[in-house]
Amino acid sequence: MDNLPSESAKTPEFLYTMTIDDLDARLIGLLAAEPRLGVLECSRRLGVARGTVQARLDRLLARGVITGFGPDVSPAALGYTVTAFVTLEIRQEAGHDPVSHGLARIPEVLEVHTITGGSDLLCRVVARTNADLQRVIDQIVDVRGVRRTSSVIALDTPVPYRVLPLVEDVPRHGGHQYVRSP
Amino acid sequence: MDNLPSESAKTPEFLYTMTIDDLDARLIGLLAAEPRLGVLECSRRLGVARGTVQARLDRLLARGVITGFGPDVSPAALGYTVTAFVTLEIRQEAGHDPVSHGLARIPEVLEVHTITGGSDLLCRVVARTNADLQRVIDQIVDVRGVRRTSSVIALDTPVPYRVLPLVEDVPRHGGHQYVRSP
DNA sequence: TGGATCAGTGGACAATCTGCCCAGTGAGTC
DNA sequence: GACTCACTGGGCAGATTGTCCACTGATCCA
Repeated sequence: MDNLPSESAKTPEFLYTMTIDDLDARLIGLLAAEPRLGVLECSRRLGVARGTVQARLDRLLARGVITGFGPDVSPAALGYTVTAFVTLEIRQEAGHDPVSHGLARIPEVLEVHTITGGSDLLCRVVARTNADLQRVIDQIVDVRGVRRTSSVIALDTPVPYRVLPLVEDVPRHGGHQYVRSP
Repeated sequence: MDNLPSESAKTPEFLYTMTIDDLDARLIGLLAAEPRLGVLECSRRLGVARGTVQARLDRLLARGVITGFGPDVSPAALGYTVTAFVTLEIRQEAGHDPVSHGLARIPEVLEVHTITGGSDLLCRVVARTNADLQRVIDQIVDVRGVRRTSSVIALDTPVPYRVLPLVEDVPRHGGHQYVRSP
């Protein structure tokens, strides 16, 4: 039994887990705009039945499109006003894992990616001041397996992290699907 | 019962807007773990009165520590499985602003920072495939004022974006405050 | 020292929302 | 044509919310 009926009719198989329609997008947009809204209120605003909204939400959560409603905490409001991106070179013998592990133990390290290119890891860190950033970087360098680091400081953030434009784009263009005409 | 006796006593003026105490941290942690929890349930779990939780939440929101409860959308679940970091060099004459503006119009650009170092801007972008990434980068290059770009692809994300460790760290160490003994 | 201020408690209220159930309709599938 | 599925509109009991209140302790200040 396939639980995605008429939708799967129009939607190519390989996309069906990763596509949302206009109503989904509007729902996400609405929740993004007024996060503490209840299901009932959403249904009113969207002009659909409550059950529909409830079902849509459940599905979005089940599919992993919406991963949660965690409180968005601003590091800046906690005094961590300095953001920096630190790229690391590591000793390859050790592998990425132990290093990532070590980095994860530093609270100021908010995010770690392994990357292509000249470096091995890219992480986003915050600190209270530039001087404090030095302390954090020192901690990073102290992680076993880290050979050297290179940092750039984020001076400003003209576009803060956002996903909405993407969400609104998907149902319209099917997320630009897979290349049709190269 | 003195739950939070000396808070304002010990906390230096300049920090009080950016400091949270243990209860705040536990509240944020709780909400992060089970986002859809109500105020009442939180108060039960934390062992405090409902009014207290309500007041704390209001204050955290008012101070901007918690900026919202937006639904966390996973670009990957929408089919955008490729993440890349693109650094841009821009034509200085134009200034950052118009470029940021242009970038903001591209849905796949999730985040833009102005940075120190050899480049001018750093942005996080997503795409559906590596080929699709090329399309996005082309759009970026097309933005007026962009001179050249350089991209690295995120292969893996051993530490996804998180703030909790930071939140839990603040009340314990006062966020390492301002440098005491240099 | 006394008064003011503030955070927290415990209780109460009406209004609202939630989770869950149901039967019916229309659209698309096999 | 039979079937499946999303959606609708409704109903229900139970829980939660927003908002009051009076009272307690602790801190701050003149």
